[in-house]
Amino acid sequence: MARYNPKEIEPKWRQRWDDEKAFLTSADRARPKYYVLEMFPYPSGRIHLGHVRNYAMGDVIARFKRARGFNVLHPMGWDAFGLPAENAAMQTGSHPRDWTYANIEAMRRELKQIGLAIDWSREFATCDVGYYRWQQKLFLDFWQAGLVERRESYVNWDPVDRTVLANEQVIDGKGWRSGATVERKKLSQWFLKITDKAEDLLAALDDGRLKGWPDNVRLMQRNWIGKSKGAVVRFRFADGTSARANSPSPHPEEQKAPSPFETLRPQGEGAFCVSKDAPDGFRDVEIYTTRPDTLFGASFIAVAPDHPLAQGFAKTDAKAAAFIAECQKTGTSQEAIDKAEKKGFRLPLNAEHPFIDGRALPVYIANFILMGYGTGAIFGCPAHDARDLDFARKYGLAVIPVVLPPGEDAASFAIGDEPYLGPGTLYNSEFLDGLSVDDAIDAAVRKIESMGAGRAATQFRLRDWGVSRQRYWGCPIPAIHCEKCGVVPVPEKDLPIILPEVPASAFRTPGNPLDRMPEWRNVPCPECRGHAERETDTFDTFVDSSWYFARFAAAREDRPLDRADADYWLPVDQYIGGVEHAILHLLYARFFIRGMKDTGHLSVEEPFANLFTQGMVTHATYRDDEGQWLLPEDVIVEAGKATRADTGEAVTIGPIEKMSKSKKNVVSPDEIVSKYGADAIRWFILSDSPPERDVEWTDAGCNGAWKLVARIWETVEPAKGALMKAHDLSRAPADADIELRRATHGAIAAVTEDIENFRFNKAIARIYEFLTAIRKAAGVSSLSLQGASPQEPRSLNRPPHPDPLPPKTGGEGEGTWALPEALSALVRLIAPFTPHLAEECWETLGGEGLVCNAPWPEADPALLQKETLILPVQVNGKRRGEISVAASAETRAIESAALSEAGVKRHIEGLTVRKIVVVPGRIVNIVAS
RNA sequence: GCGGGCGUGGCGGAACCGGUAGACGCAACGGACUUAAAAUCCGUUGAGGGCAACCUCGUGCGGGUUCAAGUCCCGCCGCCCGCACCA
Repeated sequence: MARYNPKEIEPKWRQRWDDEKAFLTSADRARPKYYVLEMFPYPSGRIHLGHVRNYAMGDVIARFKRARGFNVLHPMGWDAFGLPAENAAMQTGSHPRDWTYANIEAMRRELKQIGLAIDWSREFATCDVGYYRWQQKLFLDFWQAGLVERRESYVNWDPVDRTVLANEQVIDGKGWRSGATVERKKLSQWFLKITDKAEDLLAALDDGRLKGWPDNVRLMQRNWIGKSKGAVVRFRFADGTSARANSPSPHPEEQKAPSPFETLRPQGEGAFCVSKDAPDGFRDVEIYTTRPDTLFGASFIAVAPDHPLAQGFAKTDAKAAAFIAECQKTGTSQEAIDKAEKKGFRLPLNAEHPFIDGRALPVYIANFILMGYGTGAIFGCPAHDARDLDFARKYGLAVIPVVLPPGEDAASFAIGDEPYLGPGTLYNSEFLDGLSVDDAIDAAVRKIESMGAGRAATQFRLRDWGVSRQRYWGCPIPAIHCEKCGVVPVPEKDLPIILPEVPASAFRTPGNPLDRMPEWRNVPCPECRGHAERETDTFDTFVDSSWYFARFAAAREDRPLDRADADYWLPVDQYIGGVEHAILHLLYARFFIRGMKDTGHLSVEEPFANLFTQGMVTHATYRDDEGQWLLPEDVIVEAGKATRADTGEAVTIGPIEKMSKSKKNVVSPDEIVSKYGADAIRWFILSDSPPERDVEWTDAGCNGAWKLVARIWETVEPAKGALMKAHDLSRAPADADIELRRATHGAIAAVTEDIENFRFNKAIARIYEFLTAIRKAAGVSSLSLQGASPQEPRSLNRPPHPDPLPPKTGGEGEGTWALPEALSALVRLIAPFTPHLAEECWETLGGEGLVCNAPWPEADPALLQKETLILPVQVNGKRRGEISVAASAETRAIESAALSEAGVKRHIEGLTVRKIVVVPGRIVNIVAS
């Protein structure tokens, strides 16, 4: 028998699939649709094993759903704009476009080797004009719908490269490439108003619209959106407080003395007190709080260094300015924030407590207040907030508990080193006394509102999405800046705004080449025809990936989407990708779909009905004595010791980590394909670990997968033509046939369920078991395999089955001879995992057509039920034997069988049986003492 | 710090809703084939004891609930992930 040779067989079948257009999506709307999609790759140059795992999973689902009769859409494309192309241009002098398209060519070739059931006719790259022109159109629509805003915001600015950096690109305050100290710079930026959709983005996480998403991703999005409910409260500034400006505020009790601001209580609506000390125009400060119930515990007010009030003081007060500058120097890294001490700068200003006449609250600029959240100002309640407590202890401010924990005594309860954050009863709080925290929050808000001092408010952590990038290699933002008319949208008839040609050398100069192209940049204003300039920013590449899945489903040359097609295919039924996209990409796409719905492009509410986040591919790391990383292919590992392949020197084996170029623990899929074939890779990468967990790539493991491929071929090959032969129906089935049929239908049921539930590792384990069952049966089955193992399989020495099922008659080997049926099922069960091997086997067996078009095997329920059960019997919870009973046996019969079992008898001798627990179909437990 | 998750053989991992712990794979060991090796095939493999039938122990640690706990509850320990001064 010829050994299975994937090098010849695999390309042959890929050619057949191409020739027969096997995976072109049909327009057949009669069948239920199924859209399976893996996150599309960035064309970095090579396919890595992480891609292989991702696409292999999607491919299993796609092939499985096809076999089950779904109209499947399984497309592929390229997330092709982005920074690496410009870096490559800088380093190698090749144009970003050339570099990108060359990479796409190379990666497409590699991907095709994996044997994916993809409709390549729908392929596109986001840098194709045919794609990004419609993105420009969508942007204009969003603009018109009020979802676009242009405003100033702070960015990380690299003064050497003259570009904006993402937070991830700032390392220790320096630009990752230039090494220059990053500046905070205020720039006019384009924003998409994702916060307009915050409520709905949040609501959908919990109302069942995303029930097919993993809990952890939903949780991460919920935290990211970060909704909190509370109140905005206005604190008026008190007059005449500057005398004590720089001394810590005394304890409130000590402040009883004739209060200068007692008389300044508002006399009615509209009466304001104007502090002499506050900068012009500041009469009060609005704070945001989630705990209005603790207002009676307030002992200070603090504002962010960026707060207009602080900035106002800084203009005239050098010390204030110095303090603010100091705060801004503190890094934004987590470590810096952890270590940063709470610091405040006392402004010459007091605020009035809205509820307590005469309580003066000192006002500080504090380094721990963020301008970007709430109003950028807080009231401090040290007794019930950790940060406020730190601050109060440092500056000697009052700590007034107002929530009494259950079971504590009001007279003795005191705050120590920890604030009290839990539930309890309000006290020290006048009209709130005796209320629970929740009731007090409501009561306080009502009071504030009735006083006109504030209002209930909801806050989100989510910020609007800044989409401007000062980059060449991205989708141009279709806007024009006119001196007279301001910012004007590009008229739709002028789309697309095509990226202009630039020489590759342009990328050696820092900054955006588009800024240096007056011939492209200067245009007449679409409104006044006067002088105007194009926007030179391009879109964040996350915009490109926010709607590509819709374009796959419904591309048209003359519009972004065909609505009917989009509504048919969307949402994506199964989306698969890395958990690293749990927030940004998945949130942006959810927002984009909402915007597209608002602007009439489609009707769905959510882009991805089911989401699966797969684990990474890891590998051991290797270093030589000098600490240099070594590629796995340059290392020989034997008996746990590693040596260099070339010199034989010892190599240190490091921890198992995610494959990365920097640590060189990468294995090239290309090489493995040529060594073992695509099927073996696909099999191995899905076999060892559950899909959501990391999988360690090992050569031995892949070799094991290769052995399986060969073993399946050796099992199938001798049964050549088995699906075409007529069977002798007159012969009674052997017991082995019955057993094999049970194994077959058990395997069908189990594998089906496991694939359905994304448990590929278990499905594969079941296939191994099934294969073993076939190989054992093959030796004695009525249709015996030539060349199969000559030994008498041991499992067949079992006692005959008490009640064998009668053989069924009818089509395709079913019921007559167990082996052809088993082989037919086996080949179809492996087809999603090892599609090339399955085709070869299918053809050999004489199956009709291509196996990728064959229907999924159906399990016969009658064969899944057993007539005889083997029940373990426990005595006092310990297993002492097992009994064989008919499935229909009554409890009493089971009990007596259990009691007479030899091992059981031995263990209950001399004891009294107190109770017998019979769990039908499971176990018997005899309680004796 | 806050939120979430996870701890099972030498390794990756199975174990449905509380019901025979360790499926399946890898590695290791023994055997067959071979001049030999590779490949392949057969077998063994949680720990300890026993010639054996079998017995004892065993799912991070300590308690608890239950006829029965890897699974449920309480308290620890360890690891991983996400967020991070969000008022």
